[in-house]
Amino acid sequence: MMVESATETIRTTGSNQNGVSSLSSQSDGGGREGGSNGDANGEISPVDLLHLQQQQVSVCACVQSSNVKPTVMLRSDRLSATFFTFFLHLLCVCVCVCVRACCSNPFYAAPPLQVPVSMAMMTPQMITPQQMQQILSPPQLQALLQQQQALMLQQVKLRATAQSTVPTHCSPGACHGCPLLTQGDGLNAEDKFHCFFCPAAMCPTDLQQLWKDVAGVQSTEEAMKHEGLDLSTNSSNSTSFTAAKVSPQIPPHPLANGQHALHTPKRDSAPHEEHTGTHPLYGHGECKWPGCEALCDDMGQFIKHLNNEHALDDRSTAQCRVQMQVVQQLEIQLAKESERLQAMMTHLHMRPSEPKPFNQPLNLASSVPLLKRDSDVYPEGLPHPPTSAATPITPLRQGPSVISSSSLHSVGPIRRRNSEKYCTPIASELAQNCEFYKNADVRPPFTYASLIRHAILEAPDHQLTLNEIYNWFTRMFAYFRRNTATWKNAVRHNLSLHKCFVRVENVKGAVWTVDEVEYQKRRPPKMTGSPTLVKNMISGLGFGSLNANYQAALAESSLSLLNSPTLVSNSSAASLNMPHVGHDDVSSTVEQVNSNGSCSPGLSPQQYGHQIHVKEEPAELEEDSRPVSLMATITPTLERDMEEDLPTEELE
DNA sequence: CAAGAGATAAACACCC
DNA sequence: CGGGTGTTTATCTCTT
Repeated sequence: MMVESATETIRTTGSNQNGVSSLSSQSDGGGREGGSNGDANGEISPVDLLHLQQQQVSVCACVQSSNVKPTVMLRSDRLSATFFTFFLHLLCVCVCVCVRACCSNPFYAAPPLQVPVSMAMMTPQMITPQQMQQILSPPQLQALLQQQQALMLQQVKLRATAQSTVPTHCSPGACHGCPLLTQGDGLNAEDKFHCFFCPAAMCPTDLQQLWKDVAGVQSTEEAMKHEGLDLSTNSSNSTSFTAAKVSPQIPPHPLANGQHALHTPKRDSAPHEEHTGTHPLYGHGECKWPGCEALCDDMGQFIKHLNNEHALDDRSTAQCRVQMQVVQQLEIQLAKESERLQAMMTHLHMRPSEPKPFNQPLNLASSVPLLKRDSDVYPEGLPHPPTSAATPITPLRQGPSVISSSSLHSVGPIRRRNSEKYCTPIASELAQNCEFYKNADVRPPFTYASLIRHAILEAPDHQLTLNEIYNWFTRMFAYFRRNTATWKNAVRHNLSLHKCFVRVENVKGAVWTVDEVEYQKRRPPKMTGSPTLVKNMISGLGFGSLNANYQAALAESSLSLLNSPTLVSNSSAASLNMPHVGHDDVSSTVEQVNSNGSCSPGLSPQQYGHQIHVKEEPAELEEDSRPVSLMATITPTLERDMEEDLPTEELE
C-alpha cells in the first residue's frame, strides 16, 4: 500500500517533467565541451566510477525497486545510473548502523537473525530514496563513491591474486570468504566461481565474468543490466536453495530468512506470483535468471523455460551459489560501510546504537513533504510524524537514531533557521560538488537567478548570450539536461524579470550581464537554496522523488560541517567566520577565487556595452543558499552556539 | 492572514 | 512559417 502510494506519487509528480525530457538532449550537445565525462587519459572518470559502482551494487537494485517508478529503475542512461548508485550507497550506509555490531568479522556478514532490523531497513517499504537522500551531503556522497572506488580497485587487485591462488583462498571443503557455500566441493569450476566472489576478490567485473562463465551468457552486459534489476530477486527465489528463499512479505522479524539480509522481498505480488502471472524471475517478457535472457511470451512459456533450462543441475546450482555470494558480498560491504558510519557518528557524538522503539518513525521521509508544507512545527529534536498522505513512504524502522530525528529534521523549522544564517555560497557549492551536479540528475539547490548570475560571472568577460547560459546550465548540471522547455523558460523569465540581469547589445548580438549592485540588493535567503526550488525539487522532477529528495538533501546538508575539510575551510568557514563577507552572495567571495577575482560587488554592467535596458526590479538581496550544517541540525545545542557565534550573519 | 519571493506555465511580440 | 529570444502576466507554493 505504501509502496503503491510512493510509486504513484513519483508518477504523478514526474509525469509532466518526463513529458518534455526528450528535449533535453537538444541543447546538450553544444554545452558539453567542458563536460566531466572525459576519461580519455585513462583515468576513471566520475561517470565511470558511477557506472562501476552501479554494477557493483546493482545486484541489490530490487531493494528499492518497489519504491521507484519502474521507468526510473529501467532507465539506462548515465544519470539514472548515477543517481541510482548514489542511493544504493546511501542505503548501505544507513543500514549498516544496525548491522555493524554484528559484523566484526569482515568475512562474515551479519545474519538477519542477529540484526532483524537490518532486514527491515532493507525492505523497500522501510527505507526510501527520499530518506536516503536526506542523509548525506554531496561531498559525503562523493567521498563514499571514492571510497567505493578504492574498494573496488582493491578488489580487482585481490581478485587477480585470488585467481592465481585459488587454493589458498579456499580450502577444499569451504571457502573462507564464502561461509554460505556448502561443503564438500572441491576446487572445481564451481569453486572457482564462488571463490571469485569471496569478499576479498569480488568486483562487478567478476560478477559479469562469472555469469558469463557459469551460464554461458552471450551478452554479459545485458545480463548485468538485468541483474541490476533483479538479481536479488533471483537470489530470493532460487528454487534450489530454500535457505535463500525469502518470504515476500517481510515479517516483523524476518529471522527465518536465513542468511541474506539483503534478500529483499518483492512486492506484495510476490506471494501470488505463480498465480497472478508474475514471477520474480520473469519480467518484461524475459527470463531473469542470471545470465539468461530467454524471451518468454507469457508466464506459461516462462515456467516451461524455467523448468527446462534452469532445472536443478550443476549449472543452476553454481549460479545459485554465485547469487548467494553476490548477496553476501553486499552484506559484507554493508558491514564495512556500517563501521565507517559508526566511526563517523562516533566522531560526531551521535548515538547510532541508541535503541529506539521499533516503529519509531524516521523522519527521513517526512522531511520531504515538509518541504512542501511544513507548517507543522514540531518540538525541536523530535521527528515529524510521517503523514500518510504527504509521505508515501513507510517509516524506516529503527533506523539510525542519528538519522531518525533531529538530523533529518533539518528540513523543518531548524533548517529554515539555519539556512537564514548559513547560506551556501553557490560558487563554493558548485566548486565542491561540480562533478556531482554534472553527473547526478540532481537539481541544484539554487535559484535560477543565482545560477544565471554564476554562469555569467564565470564567463571570461562576464557576459553570456542566452544560448551560452543554456549551455552552461546543461554543462554544469545533469538536471538541466532534461526538462529544457521548463527551465529555459524560467531562465528567460528570470533574465527579464530581475533587474540584476542586464541585456547588452554587442556586435555578436545580445548578451546578458550581471549588475552586481542590483544583485547584492536582493533579499537575504529565506532558506537553503530556494524554498520553491527545493519544493519543486520534490514535486516537479520527472525523475521522481529520488532526485527531488536528493536535492532536498543537498539543500539541507550541503556544505555542512560534515563536508570535506576543504569545504569547511573554504566556504563554510568563510561564511561562519567572516561575517563581513556579507550577507550577500557568499559566492562572491568564492568567485574571487573562481572567477579571477571578478566578482567584486561593484561590477558595473555598463562596461559591457551600450544600449542597456534598465529593468525595474524590487531590490533584492542575495538569495544564494546557505547550507544547513548537518551538525547543527543534528545537535540543536551546536546550532545555537553557532548562531550565537555568528551574529553578524544576520543581515536584516 | 498578507506580503514577498521563486518557480512554472503560458501568451505574446519581435526577429531571423 | 517555425524557432529562438525577450517580455509580461497569472498562478501556485512556501516563507516570513
